[in-house]
Amino acid sequence: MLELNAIRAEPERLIEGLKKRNFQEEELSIVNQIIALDDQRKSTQTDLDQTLAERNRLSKEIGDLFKQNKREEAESMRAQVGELKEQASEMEDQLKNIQSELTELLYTVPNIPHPSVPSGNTDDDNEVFKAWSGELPELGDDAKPHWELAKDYGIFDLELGVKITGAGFPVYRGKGAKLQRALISFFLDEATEAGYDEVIPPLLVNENTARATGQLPDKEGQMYYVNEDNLYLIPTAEVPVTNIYRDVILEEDDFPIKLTGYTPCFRREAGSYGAHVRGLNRVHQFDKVEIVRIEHPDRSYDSLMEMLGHVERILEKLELPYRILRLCGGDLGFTSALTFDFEVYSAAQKRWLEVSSVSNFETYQANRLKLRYRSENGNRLAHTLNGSALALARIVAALIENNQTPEGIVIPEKLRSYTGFSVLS
RNA sequence: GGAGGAAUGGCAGAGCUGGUUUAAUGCACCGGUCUUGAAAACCGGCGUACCGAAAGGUACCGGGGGUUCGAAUCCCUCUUCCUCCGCCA
Repeated sequence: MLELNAIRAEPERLIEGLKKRNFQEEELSIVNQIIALDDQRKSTQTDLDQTLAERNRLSKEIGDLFKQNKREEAESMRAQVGELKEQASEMEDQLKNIQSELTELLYTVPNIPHPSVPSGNTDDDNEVFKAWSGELPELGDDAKPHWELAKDYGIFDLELGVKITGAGFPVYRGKGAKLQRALISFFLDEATEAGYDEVIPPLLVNENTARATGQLPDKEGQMYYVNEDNLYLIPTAEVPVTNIYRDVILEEDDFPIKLTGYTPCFRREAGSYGAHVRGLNRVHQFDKVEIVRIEHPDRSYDSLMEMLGHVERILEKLELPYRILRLCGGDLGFTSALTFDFEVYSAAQKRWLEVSSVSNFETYQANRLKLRYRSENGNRLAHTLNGSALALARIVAALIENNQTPEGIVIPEKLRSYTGFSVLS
């Protein structure tokens, strides 16, 4: 969530940001509501502190009187303190109410978009930041979409997944499973070479963790929930990995912190069915290698560009046509200030598939995480960033469609040492 | 799953028969003196959040609640860790 002090310092900046996210005029009053409520918080806090200070002072006196055996004087002061106590507990309740109301309001405020974020409502309004400069592969009319190829070559089986679990849980088999494992290793090695430390995090997280990175309360319905233990299945490694740094105060020379992690990701994707989600285009469980960075605020946007370069290199090694989009205000994630999406061209489906999303959250997550660093001007919030590098399922979809030949699916050069075969047949 | 013990500031570790503790002491860390330099020694500093221009105040001793004029200290509850037993890769 946004910092109160930042909202107070530049309310116009927040209002401009909300407009870019297509907030209606009447919804903008939330900014003034927050500031007014915070004023209330401050004055209540001050009153309470003064009352408690008085109570502490009197209590100390009573203690002294008891020691001097002046019982009667002590007794009369007791009554006084009793009154203060009542006042204090009233103020405490009031403060609690104000605070929870304030937090609730703050939870409804999204991050302020970066100045470069274009305005717009839908993904049609996203800006093409980097277009594909080469030619798009033409496969001809007998080209098969990946779900048909999967059947021909036994790469994955969605019907089998239905039997075991339900729709959207693919079972990868044989060389398909091997390809999956090869891609994971390849992505992890790329990240490690680029200086990211590998972690294997838990796949289930508690409420505090999900709240700190912003999945709760915003995306509650997106996560699978284990009721008996009050745990959530992770929708991305971002959640457990970023939370490694919850409640941490860093030194300035700890930056940059670079982490990578492979995890399966679980997403309910409730209500999304139809032709455009066929095959691996949208599934409930998929594998992903994530990169996470924690940065000094002055350097976070340089970091973001570096992460873009990292993803580009991987896609180039995989020989996949890709383009980069800068998300518009309407498409931008709730917690993000600036997001670039990577799309690869899936030549049989003749459409672009999103395979990576690279974002700078600035201090939005750090505020909930209480992730700070010591600076000369006191402790300040760090910036958090993350990106997929990469999400597997759709990469596999594009890879097998684009590389289909009558002899089988040709594995890109750079991947062959990982798969152990050059043609999937 | 059963029984017992524990949880204190970056770490170690007192306090736990309630009132000079707004948490001793040591180590680590930062600044200074000394030194050609370093070490040692000595001096000083050294948690987080909120309110306040500042002085200062308030809260926090695993989380929540309670008793009391007053709680790190007493009571209840939850969580986590350790030891033993059981079960099981």
